[in-house]
Amino acid sequence: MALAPPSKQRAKSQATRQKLIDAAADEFRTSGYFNTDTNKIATRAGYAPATFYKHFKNKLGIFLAAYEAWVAEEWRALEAADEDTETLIRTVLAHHKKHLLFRTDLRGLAATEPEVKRYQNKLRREQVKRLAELAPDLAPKDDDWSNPVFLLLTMERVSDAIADGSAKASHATEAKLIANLVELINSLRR
Amino acid sequence: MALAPPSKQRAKSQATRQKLIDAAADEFRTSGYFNTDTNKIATRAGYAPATFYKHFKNKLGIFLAAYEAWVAEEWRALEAADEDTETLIRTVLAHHKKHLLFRTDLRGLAATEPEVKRYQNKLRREQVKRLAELAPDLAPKDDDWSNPVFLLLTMERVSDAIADGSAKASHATEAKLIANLVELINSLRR
Amino acid sequence: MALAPPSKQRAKSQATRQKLIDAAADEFRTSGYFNTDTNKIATRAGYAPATFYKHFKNKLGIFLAAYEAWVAEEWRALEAADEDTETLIRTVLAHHKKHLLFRTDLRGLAATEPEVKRYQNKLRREQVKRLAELAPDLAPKDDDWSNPVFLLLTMERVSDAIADGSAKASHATEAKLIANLVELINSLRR
Amino acid sequence: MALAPPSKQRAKSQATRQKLIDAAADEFRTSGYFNTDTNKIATRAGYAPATFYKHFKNKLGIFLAAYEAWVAEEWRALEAADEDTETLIRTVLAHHKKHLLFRTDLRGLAATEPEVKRYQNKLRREQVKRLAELAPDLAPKDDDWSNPVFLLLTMERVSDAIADGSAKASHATEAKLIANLVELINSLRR
DNA sequence: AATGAATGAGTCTTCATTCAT
DNA sequence: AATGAATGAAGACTCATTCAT
Repeated sequence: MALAPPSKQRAKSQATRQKLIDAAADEFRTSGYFNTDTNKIATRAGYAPATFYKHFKNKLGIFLAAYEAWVAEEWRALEAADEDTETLIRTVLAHHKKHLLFRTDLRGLAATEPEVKRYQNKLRREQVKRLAELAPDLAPKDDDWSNPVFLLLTMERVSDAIADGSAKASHATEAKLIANLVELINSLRR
Repeated sequence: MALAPPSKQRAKSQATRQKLIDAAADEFRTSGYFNTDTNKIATRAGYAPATFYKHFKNKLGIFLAAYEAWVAEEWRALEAADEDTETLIRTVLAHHKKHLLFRTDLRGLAATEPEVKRYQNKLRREQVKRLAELAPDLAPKDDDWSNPVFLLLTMERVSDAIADGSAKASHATEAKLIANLVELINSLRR
Repeated sequence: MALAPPSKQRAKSQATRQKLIDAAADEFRTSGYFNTDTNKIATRAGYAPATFYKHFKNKLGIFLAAYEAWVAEEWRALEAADEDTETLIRTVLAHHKKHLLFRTDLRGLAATEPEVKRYQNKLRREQVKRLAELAPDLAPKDDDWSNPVFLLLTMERVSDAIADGSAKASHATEAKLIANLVELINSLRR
Repeated sequence: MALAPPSKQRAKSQATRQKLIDAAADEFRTSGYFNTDTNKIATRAGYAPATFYKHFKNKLGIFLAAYEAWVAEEWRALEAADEDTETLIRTVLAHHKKHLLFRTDLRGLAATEPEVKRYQNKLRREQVKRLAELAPDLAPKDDDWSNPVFLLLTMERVSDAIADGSAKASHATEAKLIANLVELINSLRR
């Protein structure tokens, strides 16, 4: 009969898990999911390859965990910045800039891996709700969340385009794009 | 110095190249770039693995060619559908729906492969111009293309979200999202 | 931080490495570097292809390791045979005879791979020093090692020519060539 | 019944053959046999890959042809330089310097390809004879060519070592090595 | 005589993952 | 809990060579 592990071991295990996630997040963010290998993640975190598999089912597993942490971080940042519309937009933008490659992989994996997709949908729902809380006049009517969703998608896409330089390459300016976003928000608030 | 090859041979070579591109596009669209291997592309097109490399420098090379064909196809569709705003939006949507996975790979590769990025920027510039031609009141002032770019990005992102089901999963409706797009277009036309 | 591995595991790893080197040396010696592939080396040593790359960076890496072993073997043989000049020559000759193909590859690789060249130069310096120790009257004056180098080169070349049969094909006899070498040594000892 | 080809065609064919050899020799000399591919040779000479195989059985075939040309060139150079011993040595040295990589490949191929070996032996015999003609007091007695062979081997090896930089790397000087060669020649002339 | 198209058979190398300790 | 050793299963890319024209 296996006893519950003493809390000390459990704590240690949690710490290891966290170190692995941190290492993975960093690798994913800078090299991308497909250019990262699990052996490298483990080594970078200070462990042997096999240790990785004691804590995560597979590479996708740690990606999901990193994703979760990523969302939590974004929320924390947003809550700290709910003053006015533009600050909020800039906060999102900064976050996207930092995690551009990660977000790209996320979309890529969502297209292939149902598990990622499910998780992504779940998180997006929560995100939309939060957005609606931050700007209550965006709240849905009759459970039709189209407006906040539309806004969220646009913010995401514009942020990405600014972050990856393609906006500039198309002769669009950051200032004007943000102005457009603000205008959009205002128009959606009836 | 080799003479210009007889046109018959040249035609054959072109046909082979096209068959390879078609096979690759199909594979990319249904299995994704990273799950497709060059040997399979060649085989599927009816050739030996080595033949692939007579026509393309590497896997990325054929991706670029497929991308080019993809854009051409979209333009053809758009030109045939320039009647009214909504038809246009629906055309883009249909196109994105069909090539969802391809577009995802495109973004992923753009983040890692400078060559893809360059090509993407170039094509986007042309796309923005075309858009401005279709809706002349979107034309830029002072070479600031922010408005058409903003529109294009939003259309892209919303189309993708509808196509991949995440819009629906977030309780947004296709009809309302399209309505939002139409509204956005109208608001951008000053 | 990973602890130092238990010595048992370390020993096992060393054994694997050694088995790979032995297999490679044998393949190189009998089939030549360019006709040997890493998968075959691994299989021959009783391992899977991937195991090879846990122990060596690439094919060149194991060649260098085999080279090192080869030199060590020659030195051991020479030390056991430092009685008189002719025995020494015959020892070198026997060694070259056995490793003819290996030596040829070595020269070929030295011409193309800077890493091999560097290593070769380093080992040759040590070899020359050893030779000067064995025959102290060959010691250099004013750091000019031309005499022992000249001797070493000649010994090498003549040994190779005897070993590969080209001496005989040119109607030279082994006995006379060795006599010439002995004479050369005597003349270099002033 | 195939007629003998008109001499015009034959001349053209010869010219093509020569262009191929020149291109191959250049590639072999600068990139080495194993880094040269027949398609590149043909292209460099201004022909299509298949043309290569109209003129040579295979890659080895053109190597042999290039080897033949190489020997002829060396002989021409030596005949022009038969004045004194040192000039002769320096001529050999210069030739080896230029064709270092080629010579290395030659030895490598001789170890694997019997055809190369046979050819090499045949040419060396002639070379030894010529050497004996240039320095009649080196002439063999009783068909024992050991002396000129010994000299030739030593000259070759020392030349190579000077040419590839390994002599210098071993702290031997070119001047002293050449002096040693001259001395050796004098000692062999009884 | 020359060639463009095509290829069979490799060959190196990678990486997520497992297992005995 | 952690790990060192090992691997199965690919997958991108190369090259000497042939054949129909």
